[in-house]
Amino acid sequence: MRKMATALEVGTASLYGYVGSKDEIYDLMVDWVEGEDGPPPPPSGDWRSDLTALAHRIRGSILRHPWMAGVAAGRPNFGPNSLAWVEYGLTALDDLELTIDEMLVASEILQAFVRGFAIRELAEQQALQRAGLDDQEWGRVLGPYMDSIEKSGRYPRFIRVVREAHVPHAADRQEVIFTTGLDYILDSLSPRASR
Amino acid sequence: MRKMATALEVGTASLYGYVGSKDEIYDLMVDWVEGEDGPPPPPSGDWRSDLTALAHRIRGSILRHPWMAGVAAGRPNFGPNSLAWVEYGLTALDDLELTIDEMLVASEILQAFVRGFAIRELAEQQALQRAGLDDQEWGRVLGPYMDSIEKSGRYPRFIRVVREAHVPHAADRQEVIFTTGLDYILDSLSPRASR
DNA sequence: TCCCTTCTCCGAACACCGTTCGGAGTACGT
DNA sequence: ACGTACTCCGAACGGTGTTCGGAGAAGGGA
Repeated sequence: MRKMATALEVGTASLYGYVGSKDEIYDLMVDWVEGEDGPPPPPSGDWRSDLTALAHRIRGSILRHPWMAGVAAGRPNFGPNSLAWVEYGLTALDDLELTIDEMLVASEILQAFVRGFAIRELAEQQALQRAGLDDQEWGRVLGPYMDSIEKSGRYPRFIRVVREAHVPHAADRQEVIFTTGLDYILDSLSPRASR
Repeated sequence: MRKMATALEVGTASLYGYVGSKDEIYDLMVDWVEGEDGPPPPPSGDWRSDLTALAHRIRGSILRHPWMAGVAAGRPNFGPNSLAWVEYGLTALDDLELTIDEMLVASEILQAFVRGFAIRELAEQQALQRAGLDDQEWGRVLGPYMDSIEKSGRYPRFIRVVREAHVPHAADRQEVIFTTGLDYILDSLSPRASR
């Protein structure tokens, strides 16, 4: 609040003439971010690509604005921009001929996955940043600890993942995992259309 | 930190002789919570029910310990209890004959969904609590605003969800949505076993 | 036994936070 | 020119995690 007041060249206490609390500002900020990419485009007619784009957009918003993770996860935001994007998602789901309840559930599930994924992604980035390390150094720091875990003999599958998996070392690993998970969920949505 | 020191009947500053920072304590707390339910049971042989139980367990941990949401989402925890449960999940996935990379991806996706879902669930609970309202009162408070949104004519699908969906009013709605989402993801995992 | 060193413990302070209160100063109506 | 009303915001409140240095106990040597 103090920084914001300084930036606006007013006293800190003056802010409270315009908003009730910091949380209220966050609510406004969230809706502002939702409007950042402009209004939703008209539906393309391909529900799957529309929902994919929507998911990537939400993920992008969280990654661009780290404070979103701790705030947007809160009580649903009913600002105009947020509503516009919810409407966009529901419109895409329309083509699947789900019941209204199924649409709601599908929308919640999609959001839960995207949010959960982006939060982890962000946290990983920040952990590296905090330690001031890049990926490789991080591996080197963890190495000896992993060796000791391996020697313990418990957790053999975990060690296999650490030693043998390619995904963790790929530059686009987050992209791969996100896209795969998204496809899992979308795959499960489509057969329900032809019931 | 002050409260913890008081509870332990030591001075606040003394805590820093045992831990480096509050975050370090959180790391220890997370692993403690992971051990709360005792060690993982032996795999049942039914990967699907094992993974379902695992997901419910993670969700339960977050709901029981609200601070988990803001902490456990952070850098992966490599404490013994956390590792034991990761190993449990990977063991269940073993039956699907996935590649090691596919197993890792599946595990990440499951975690992302569970985390994202539990965080939203928690935030909703806390928003109601903060306002000191129950579900019904909340609906009454929001009512007039919803009416104005309806009159605006935009967001027709959103309004349909608000007016016609049954799920939001069901007592077990969180359970329903969570289970459905989980099934979507698990459904997508199984066909990959018979490749 | 006495003194000096070493180490543990922690009170007090630091820099920060969101929020509240009441007084200073301006603007306006009479 | 005066009195009222209103805006603005400095200063303070109670809170946070963390640091520093001094008080006091413990241990060792003479």
